Amino acid sequence: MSIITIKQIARDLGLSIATISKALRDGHDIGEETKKRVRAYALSVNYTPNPYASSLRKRKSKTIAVVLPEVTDSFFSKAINGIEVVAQMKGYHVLIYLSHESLLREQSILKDFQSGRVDGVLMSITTETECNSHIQELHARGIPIVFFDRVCNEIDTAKITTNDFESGYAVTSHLLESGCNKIGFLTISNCLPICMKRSAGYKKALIDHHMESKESDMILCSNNEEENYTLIKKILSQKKRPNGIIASVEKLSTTIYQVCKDIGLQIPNDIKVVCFSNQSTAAILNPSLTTVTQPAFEMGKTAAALLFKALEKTNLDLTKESVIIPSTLHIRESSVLAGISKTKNKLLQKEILIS
Amino acid sequence: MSIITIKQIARDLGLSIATISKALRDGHDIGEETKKRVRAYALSVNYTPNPYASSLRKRKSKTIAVVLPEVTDSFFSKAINGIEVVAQMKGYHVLIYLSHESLLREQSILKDFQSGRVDGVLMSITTETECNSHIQELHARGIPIVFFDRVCNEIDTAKITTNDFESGYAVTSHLLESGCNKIGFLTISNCLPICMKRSAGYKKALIDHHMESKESDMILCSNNEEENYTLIKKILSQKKRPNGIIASVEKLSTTIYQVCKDIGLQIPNDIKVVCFSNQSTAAILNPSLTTVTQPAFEMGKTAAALLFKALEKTNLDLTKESVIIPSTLHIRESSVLAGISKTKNKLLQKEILIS
DNA sequence: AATCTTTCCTTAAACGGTTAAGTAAATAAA
DNA sequence: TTTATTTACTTAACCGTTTAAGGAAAGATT
Repeated sequence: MSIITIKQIARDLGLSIATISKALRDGHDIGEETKKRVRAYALSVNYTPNPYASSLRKRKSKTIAVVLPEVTDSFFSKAINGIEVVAQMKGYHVLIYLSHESLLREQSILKDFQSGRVDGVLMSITTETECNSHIQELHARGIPIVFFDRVCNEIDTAKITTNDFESGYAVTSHLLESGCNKIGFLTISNCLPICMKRSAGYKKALIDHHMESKESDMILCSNNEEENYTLIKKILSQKKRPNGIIASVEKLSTTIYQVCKDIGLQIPNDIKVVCFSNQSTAAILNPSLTTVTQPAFEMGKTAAALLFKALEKTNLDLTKESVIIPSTLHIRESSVLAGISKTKNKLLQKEILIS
Repeated sequence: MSIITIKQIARDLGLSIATISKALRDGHDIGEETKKRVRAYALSVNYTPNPYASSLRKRKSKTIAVVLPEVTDSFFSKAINGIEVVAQMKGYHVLIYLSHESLLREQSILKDFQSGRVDGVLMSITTETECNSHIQELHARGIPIVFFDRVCNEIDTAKITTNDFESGYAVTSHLLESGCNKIGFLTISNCLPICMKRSAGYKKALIDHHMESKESDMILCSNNEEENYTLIKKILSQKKRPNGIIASVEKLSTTIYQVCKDIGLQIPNDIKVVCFSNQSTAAILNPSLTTVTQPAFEMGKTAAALLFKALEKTNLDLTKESVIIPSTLHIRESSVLAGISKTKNKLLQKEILIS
């Protein structure tokens, strides 16, 4: 069976191509009888319109792009889920692109979008994205862009984030109140707004608690797991090592636990650990890990919903549509005052919506 | 600046549309001088060909679809990574669709592909996919399909799997050798080949070790976390509860640990636990979790590479191209003989390639 | 009876590329 | 010199839709 087109249906039913097209799209100037006949026939021959012909003509692709640094951690997995749910509901298609934390790839990915391949873009930038002319250029072409999580401040459009500053503040305060007096802050970038906000919250909390905020306590990690292991091991092996540590990205938690195991540091007695993470296993780690959980699914959903809103009404000003969805602090054993971790275990499963 | 097309370039350079098209694609019957001029100009005006016009004419979309049940666990995240890496290298685009374990959605997703939206499909079927006419129909249209992980046996095409039978066998043997004599096997489907193979390996191992394989030890879990919690709790609270448990899907590990914690079962002393999982946190769980790790990234990569091979040479017979990539058994504390777990900890980090 | 509407359908021109077929000029072969 | 070949381009059809514009027939209005 060859591919069935509108032209074929027209021939078969003795009607014109235009009539078929309009009948299928419920055009106003087609008789009810004809509509029924056409639709019934189209169904019977299993007609599926060619999306590319339609996209070409309408200059709309019904497709969005999602550009992510990676999809290894659970944040982006969940975000994709949220995006996909909304897209499927709206009848949109989702192209996925990974920049693998490389600015070069991000640039070439966005360059391709100039072609009109997608109607809109959802993105989270790489750690390398300091120069943003490629994004600016796409934006200038009028393609709606919604950032989520890792936003680019220089582009004037909607940004879906969580309350990173407050989260950094909350988690630091929590560690201070749990008795830490030297807290290391692990980050992966000095430029990403998300990292800057979290560390700003951290610094503010230190100041508010009359503590000194030392630059040497800010530790810049890389994308290389072994390097990170070595670095963290070095930090935690110092005489004046931190007794509290904040990992601002998920993947570092495994490394920290591994280092502590290997050099014999007891969590939380010797060192307290908290992590920005969406891992479902946090609760069953040894010891269970205190986390700041981002609303990943919600953020993806919100970002997608907003993008579609922008695609549907062209006059929407995305600039004014940014959303901040609060994170949750899950206090568990890894950050708890010495002594009570085992006994008061149950009580410690505190869940606090950060505000 | 309006959108720049081949037509515009032709006008600007005083050449015909055909010349521009052929010059840009390095056609053989265009003069070197002209090619240079055209390419230089195209670059200078930042020309990007309209992919939909090209797709329409060439009847090729340079796009593949990835259809997954979900993207919550690390298996599919890593698989996507593998797929995307190959696709990006080959200049293909990746549409992602989630069936959310619903046959209905899977059907409607595949139905859309009849339109020629994608050149090929990579898929992992839902737990509900027993009827497969929708896949058959797509396959009959000549769209290459490569299954990975959750394959559909009835469709005669390439399947990228891991050695599920051997993995089930290996992990069961391991538990038996660690002293278990009643092993529960948690599964999510009685139909999915992947589940059947793993459980077949489990049963074979029991028989080879002269043990009885009881149907009551096969536990069918659902997609609902709370239901699973209740079910597993019930099983583990019985008087004649298992002293070994195999979770054939990743997400169940958290539930099992939670149940054990809640009803006071000590892993591995009271019960030994192993899980088919790619979680990076397995090593730092409490206790560290013995896992069968699937080569997720590799599987994604291989599946994608194979699909592109099929797309490039039309005469390739996908039927003969299935690949089995072995899993790895990581033996950790959760499945270890009583007593030695803490002391011989280091030695226990055994990693065995299953063959 | 003549004109105006309305209804329902058709014609044909897009959309932006690709490509088979044709052609004019320059070069080579007879 | 005539004919064949090569080179470098153009013309025009085509991919499958959408849609503005037009038109014939029937019914309504004057």
